[in-house]
Amino acid sequence: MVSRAELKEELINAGIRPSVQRLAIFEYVRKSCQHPTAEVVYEALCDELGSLSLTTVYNTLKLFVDAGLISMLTIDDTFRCFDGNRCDHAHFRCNNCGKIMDLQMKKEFISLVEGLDGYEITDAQLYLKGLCPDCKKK
Amino acid sequence: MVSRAELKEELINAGIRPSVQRLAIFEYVRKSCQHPTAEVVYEALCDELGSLSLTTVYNTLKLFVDAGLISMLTIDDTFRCFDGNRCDHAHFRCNNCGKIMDLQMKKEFISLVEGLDGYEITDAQLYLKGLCPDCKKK
DNA sequence: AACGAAATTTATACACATTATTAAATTATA
DNA sequence: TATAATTTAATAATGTGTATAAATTTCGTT
Repeated sequence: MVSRAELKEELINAGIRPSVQRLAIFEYVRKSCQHPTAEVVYEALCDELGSLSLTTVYNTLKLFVDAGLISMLTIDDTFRCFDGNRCDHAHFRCNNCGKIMDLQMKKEFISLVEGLDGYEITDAQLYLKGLCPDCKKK
Repeated sequence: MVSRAELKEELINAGIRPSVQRLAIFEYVRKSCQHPTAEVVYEALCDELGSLSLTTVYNTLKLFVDAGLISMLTIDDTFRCFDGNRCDHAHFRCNNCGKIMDLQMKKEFISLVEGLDGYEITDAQLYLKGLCPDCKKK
């Protein structure tokens, strides 16, 4: 598990001042395995921080995404959620229960895309949808 | 190029009654290479159809997506767009100019995802982002 | 420690894509 | 032609995310 000090270091290295709010939000997203939305982050940290604005959460998450520290998922078309898992992986969303899950993925997949000469790729997301094992059984 | 009669046939085969509006919307999305939004479809067909409601466009596109006739893209987090191209391909969105482009892709990519036993996959989208060749030059 | 500039956070209001609702129009069927 | 079912349309509502501007905090400098 990553320590708060290491997370702080990581923000500084990215040129981001580690305010109390930013560090708390960064820690929450990095340690969550649930792909939280801004709203979820807000609800989770409101008490801990005493006061917190939803605007701050939105702004901070955007800041982290732009800095490449976390990634934004648009696999569900009705909201954005965020992912602090730095390993390459694909995402699956169940059309029945709505759960979003991580899937391991071999690195070479991007070499299967053709015609990328001249492009600069900064983000790649593979989204799969269908039925998860639990929902398929029923 | 696909004929209107063939498109009509395709709707009927999918159990969808081919109303004037539906056929026009289906034809437009299938023949477009531009990944139109609901708004764009609406603007394009308003004149041709005399009258058309934006609600109808939204409902109809959803109907087509649910029937598997077209696909919905969420590569841009601020709007949905639609894709009538039935071949497997990836999408790229330029962070600078916003353009969304098709990229050819080899079929085997889904075999690079691990741990899919028990899942039923109905949709797969690969989204790449970065700079397109034109914007990279500048 | 105190000051002041710059960065950050907050509250409020706003924008806008999509959906809900419900009534009107069209189409199928008897 | 009458009736029922489906489809379309107009309007209002929802809700996620953003813009704005004021308040607070941070941090280097004296």
